Amino acid sequence: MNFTNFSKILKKYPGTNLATYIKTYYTKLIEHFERFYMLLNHSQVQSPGLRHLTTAHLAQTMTLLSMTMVELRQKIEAELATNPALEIMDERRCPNCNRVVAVYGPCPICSHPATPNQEEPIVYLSDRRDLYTSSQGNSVSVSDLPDDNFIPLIEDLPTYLMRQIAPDLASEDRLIAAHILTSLDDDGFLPIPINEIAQYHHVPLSRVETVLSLIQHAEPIGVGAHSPQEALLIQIEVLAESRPVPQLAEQTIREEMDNLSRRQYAEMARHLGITQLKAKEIAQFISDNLNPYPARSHWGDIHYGTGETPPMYVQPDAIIRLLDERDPNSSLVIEVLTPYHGTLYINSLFRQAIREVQSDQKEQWKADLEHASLLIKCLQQRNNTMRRLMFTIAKRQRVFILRGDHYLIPMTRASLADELGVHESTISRAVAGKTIQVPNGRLVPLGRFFDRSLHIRAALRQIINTEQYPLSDSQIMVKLKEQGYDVARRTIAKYRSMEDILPARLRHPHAN
DNA sequence: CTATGGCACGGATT
DNA sequence: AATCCGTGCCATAG
Repeated sequence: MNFTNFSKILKKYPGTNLATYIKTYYTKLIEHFERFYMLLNHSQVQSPGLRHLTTAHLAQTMTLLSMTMVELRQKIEAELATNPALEIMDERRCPNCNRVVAVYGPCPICSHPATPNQEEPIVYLSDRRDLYTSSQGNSVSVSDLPDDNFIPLIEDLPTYLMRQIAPDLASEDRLIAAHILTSLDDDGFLPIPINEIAQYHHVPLSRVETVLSLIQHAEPIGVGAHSPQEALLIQIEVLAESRPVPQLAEQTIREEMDNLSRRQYAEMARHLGITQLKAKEIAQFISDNLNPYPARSHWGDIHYGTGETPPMYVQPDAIIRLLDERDPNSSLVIEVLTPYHGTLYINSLFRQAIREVQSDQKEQWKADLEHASLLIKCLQQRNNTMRRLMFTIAKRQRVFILRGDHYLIPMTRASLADELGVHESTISRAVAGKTIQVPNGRLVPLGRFFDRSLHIRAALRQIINTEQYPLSDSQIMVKLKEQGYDVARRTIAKYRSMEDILPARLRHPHAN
């Protein structure tokens, strides 16, 4: 189907039945352009004709693609403020059938996305409305929502936590929660005893405990603990609900915290009555899956400014979860986040009014209208590219997403571009400066998926963490060869320094 | 003599 | 065209 051909035919055969037929068909197409466009986008086929529709279109899509969530939101806010043709509506549409649906996830009308299949991740756009949903799954009525259409993308820790726990919080407990949240230190720990808070508010200790427990189980899990140890215990309790954890892990944290943080594995092993190797494995598990300073890096320790500015938490661009958290074989669910609620539209009143407007202003109105529809199209294009990108990445790197660094399959932006049928620079832009959240709660920069050596470095870390005595680089080289990683000795030295691992000679002051 | 880090080169990637 | 990355060579430290 080609637009330019239609107009050629029209010119050549004016007045023929064929031409009138085409003309009506053509205008109909234009009327339904947005829907048509979506369908084209949705099918895996590329549509070069549309992509090159206008250079402005292409350029703007590229710009939107390389924007971070924060920039994108600023852009849309600015457009909404200045362009009367543009309107944001608090409703969501199924990306497949384009009908307004109540919830994201499978569409109740066309049941898109189709029945989950382990190999095919489910991808959908999300405006993160479920942040306002309580953990019991009770939706909060719309009146409880901030009337702003924009989601806070950067906020400080107390606000971030308050927003999460608000639905589960009895209103008379709000003050207590606020007291706790504002008392948190920079690492997210609660430096004051809870009976102090109970006394201050004249309430029984148990009520403060309930509120605190709510906070501790919110993201990042473990904030509001009194110590790194307590934070780890909370995390492991939560983790154990969804997947198996090593038997002694909890006991290790409870009893051997000192040795754990000082990496005194020999000591640790003796106390627990296990081999040193086993002790190292447990320590490895803990460092891979838990975080003693939950406020620092769970959400990415992106500090804005230096010095005294409090740490801020930035939302990832996409969140990946398992469809069924208990079943590691279930399919991945990817929410590609948008920085605003609802859908952008051309204001229908504006569209009607434009016919009646005075001629001298008409040009301006028309320009606004075109500008707005261009923005909407470009935004759809951007979201679509992001969706397809995340789909492909998640499909290829499923094991990495679930199990961590060891399992990264090296890939290049170029190969991905080839598979998606887009230009390499498109991928580069889409990847730059974006992060996603993987099921264990870590933030992963999208660029890491294109790290050529991450998996080898993970293997290197493991070798060194479980070594019986300090191994030299050459010895490590042999071990890596056994695992199928063929790298030069010099390269191992480089990886070591990348991972901040000291040279063998300086590693253990007194090896056993 | 061995282990490791600095420099630089060339090929791949963006 | 610019940048990144793995690797070889060589100097140096132990």
